[in-house]
Amino acid sequence: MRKGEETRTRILDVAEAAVLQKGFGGTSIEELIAETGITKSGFFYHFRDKNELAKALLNRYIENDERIYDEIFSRARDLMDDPLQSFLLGLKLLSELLSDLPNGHPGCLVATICYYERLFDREIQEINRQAALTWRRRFRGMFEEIMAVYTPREPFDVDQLADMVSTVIEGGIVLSKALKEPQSLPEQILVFRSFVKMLFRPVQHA
Amino acid sequence: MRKGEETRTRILDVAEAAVLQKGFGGTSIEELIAETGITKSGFFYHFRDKNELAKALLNRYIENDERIYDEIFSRARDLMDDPLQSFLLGLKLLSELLSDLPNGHPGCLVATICYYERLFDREIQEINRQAALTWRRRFRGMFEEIMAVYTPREPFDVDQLADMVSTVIEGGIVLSKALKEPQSLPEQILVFRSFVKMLFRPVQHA
DNA sequence: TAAAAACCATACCGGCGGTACAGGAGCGGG
DNA sequence: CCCGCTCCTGTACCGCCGGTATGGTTTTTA
Repeated sequence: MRKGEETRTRILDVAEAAVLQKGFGGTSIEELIAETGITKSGFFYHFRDKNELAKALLNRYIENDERIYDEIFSRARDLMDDPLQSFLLGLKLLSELLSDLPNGHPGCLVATICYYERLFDREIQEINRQAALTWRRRFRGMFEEIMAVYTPREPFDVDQLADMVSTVIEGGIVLSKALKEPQSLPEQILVFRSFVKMLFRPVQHA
Repeated sequence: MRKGEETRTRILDVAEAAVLQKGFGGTSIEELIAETGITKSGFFYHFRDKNELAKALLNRYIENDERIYDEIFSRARDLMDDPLQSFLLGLKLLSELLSDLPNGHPGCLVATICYYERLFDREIQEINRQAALTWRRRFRGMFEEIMAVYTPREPFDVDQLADMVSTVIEGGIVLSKALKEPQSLPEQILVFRSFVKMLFRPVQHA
């Protein structure tokens, strides 16, 4: 019962890389089993069909994504007491982490699914939606903490501000992929960071 | 030779909608010819293969995209003399235009291609890259005009600032698709607009 | 009016997603 | 020791799809 999990993980590893490079439609099951060194029957033992592969892939991706955010922003929280400084540091750490990926960010599965909606069932689309909502909640929490201490220069809707983080990341991924400039994504995050800094930096004189 | 163009356009129309909903891999040629009311031979008369369909689709999409940007920002330029006010108005107009799409933005073909790179030849990827570079040039031009008049509160790299426009649009599209909230995209553009306003609003006293 | 453009009809190929079914290796528990 | 469960392998098959080939027909235009 351990061996099975291992094979399953191997399939998911291979599939994730392939899907991010070629999309779901462009990734053949035969190609996955060839690279995994498994047979077709073996594959279908683990996943009933491509839809279930996508579901497992997406769930795993989101889980890992959350873990990374947890780590980065809790580390930033430990280093900085002030919620604004902590958030700004978190963005910096995120930018650095993305900057260190040699080939750039491999792509976001949530975005991939967005451009394939009709191919998958509602369950997958709902998982995708929940992932985006979780991002929103996460960053809204941070902005609320900040706003308990700082007053923004202009009034902002907190949800929209929170969504801006996801927007910049998703957009940055697309842009660096299109431009073939891996540095664009971390740069865009830093630009956003400057905006946030500007928004809460006290004009207050003394 | 006019009839040919018409049929070609009809194929592209059908294909564009299908590709944005299901991706390239998920869109079958047989499905396109069924909806267009053409035969397979007829299709392959117009496009040698799927790669050429993609190329035509992408070129047409980019062309149309540029046209819309031209219209919006030249209109804004006519209404406002000041480059900052003109740019801010342009973003507002863009947001309103996107807000009026009943089903939300159908998706960006450039982004779709990004998540399929390995499926297409280098030519298509280069077209995609040039499109993103054109966006950069367009918005950099606007920011340069603004900076000739206004001094930003913080120093910014003009290219990165220009890229931020594309980032917000691409990211906003992904987010509204994931959330199934069409309003997110126009909202995010307005959030970015506020940031730009904040960046150049004169702290200058008289 | 004749060529060129814009198709239609048919047949075929190989790859791929998916199904069905038969069986086997390893392993843990009664 | 063998039963049953997990975790596969092997083989055969189906239908859809991308793509090729070939030959013919209509429509348009020079």
